[in-house]
Amino acid sequence: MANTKKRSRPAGAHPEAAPDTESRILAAAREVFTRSGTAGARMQDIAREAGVNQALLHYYFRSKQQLADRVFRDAATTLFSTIPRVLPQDATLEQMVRGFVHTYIETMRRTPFLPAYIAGEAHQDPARFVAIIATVTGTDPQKGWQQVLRRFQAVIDAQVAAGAMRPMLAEHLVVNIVAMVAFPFVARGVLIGVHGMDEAAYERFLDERRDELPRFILNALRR
Amino acid sequence: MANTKKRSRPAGAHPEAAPDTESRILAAAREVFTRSGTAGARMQDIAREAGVNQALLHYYFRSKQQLADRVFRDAATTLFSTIPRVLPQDATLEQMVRGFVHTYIETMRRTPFLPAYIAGEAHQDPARFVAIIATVTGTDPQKGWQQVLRRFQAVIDAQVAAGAMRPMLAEHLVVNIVAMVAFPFVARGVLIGVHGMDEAAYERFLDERRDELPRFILNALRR
DNA sequence: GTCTATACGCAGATAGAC
DNA sequence: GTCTATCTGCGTATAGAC
Repeated sequence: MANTKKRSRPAGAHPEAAPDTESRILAAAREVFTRSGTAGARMQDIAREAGVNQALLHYYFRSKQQLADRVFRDAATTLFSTIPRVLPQDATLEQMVRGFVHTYIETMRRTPFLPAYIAGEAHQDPARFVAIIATVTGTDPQKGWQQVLRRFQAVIDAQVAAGAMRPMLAEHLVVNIVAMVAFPFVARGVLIGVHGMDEAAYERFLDERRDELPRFILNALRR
Repeated sequence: MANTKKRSRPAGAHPEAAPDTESRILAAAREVFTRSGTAGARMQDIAREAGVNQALLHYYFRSKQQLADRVFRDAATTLFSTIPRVLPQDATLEQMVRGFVHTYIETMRRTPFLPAYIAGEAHQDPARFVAIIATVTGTDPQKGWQQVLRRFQAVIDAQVAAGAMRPMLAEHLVVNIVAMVAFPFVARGVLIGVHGMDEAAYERFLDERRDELPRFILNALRR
């Protein structure tokens, strides 16, 4: 714990060069942990995926726990930092909804296991989740979340004042939007299984939702 | 595998009597598996929770895998059999939506870990999920799902013909509804952590949603 | 920095007494 | 049916050569 020794790096001379060992291990760990979860992941699988020996994992990250925490922290940062990014300062409610849905679906379909991984880890150890996201400086998820809520609430209130929509708490609107966008990813396994989908059908399903969801949401908000 | 020997039971004489050992083990297993997931669960924890020795778990269920499969199968059956139950044969779209939302939230808040557990297991091993739900006879989830879709589509089409709503695929409507209802449970850990909620606040949040969601959904469906 | 070999502990599973 | 004691294997972690 107290030991966080820094190793000398091979001088980041070539920013475009092939990823170094530590990066390859991290990428492999991301892959395996997001697929199997922390408890189900095996260090040997990560080593094989990275093309190195298992001992190297401990050389770079000391323990499975520390490696897992690192991956989890990175993943949480990625997932939550996406939200504020799609909300430009002077957007209308319609623009916010369309931007949110589109960006999120397109971002997540590139790493479709991420939402389920985060949800699973947060479920199995809520305290660890809270503790780890607390260490994320700069883009603190909790602060970012509050910021998103205030932004939405301001736009909602303006719309209500203009008689264009009914009053609504931003908490529920945002959770509704996130739920409809994220659910097909978080419950991907269930959906594919119950629906009898293959990969291609799942992708088409996502395409449909990317177009359908903004309609559905904006319609729900009309006065 | 081939060995599924039946043991003689202490004669189910007293249906109201204290649960027998097998039931207590099963209840404990449900508790531990839904909290920690199959990979994270420990047989010792289940034994302690059930107040018996670890060897008894193997006596009754032979292996962790078989016990886990049993718990998973029961949980999936519970979760999915709830859907058709809340959809009476001659209900209107409004009744279906209201009934669905209300029943689901009230059912799930009694076993709030169930949705996240199912989603997590299905995510980590989709093939196992498909295989296990395939063994569920009678209330086969896949058949039940198709049935729900047809029911919704029929009512939607009627509403569209009457000029009361715009055309929409039942797949997306049902996924939207399930998403908004289930998401606070599946992503419970994330939500509580990011939102900074305690248990009581989470319960109030659910209460609000139980009232808010039908409004939101029915509004979204208007022409 | 990277490898092979190995130590070590934990958790699942079995044997066998009662 | 239920227990205690024990075996076994797997997965993490370390030692130490190169």
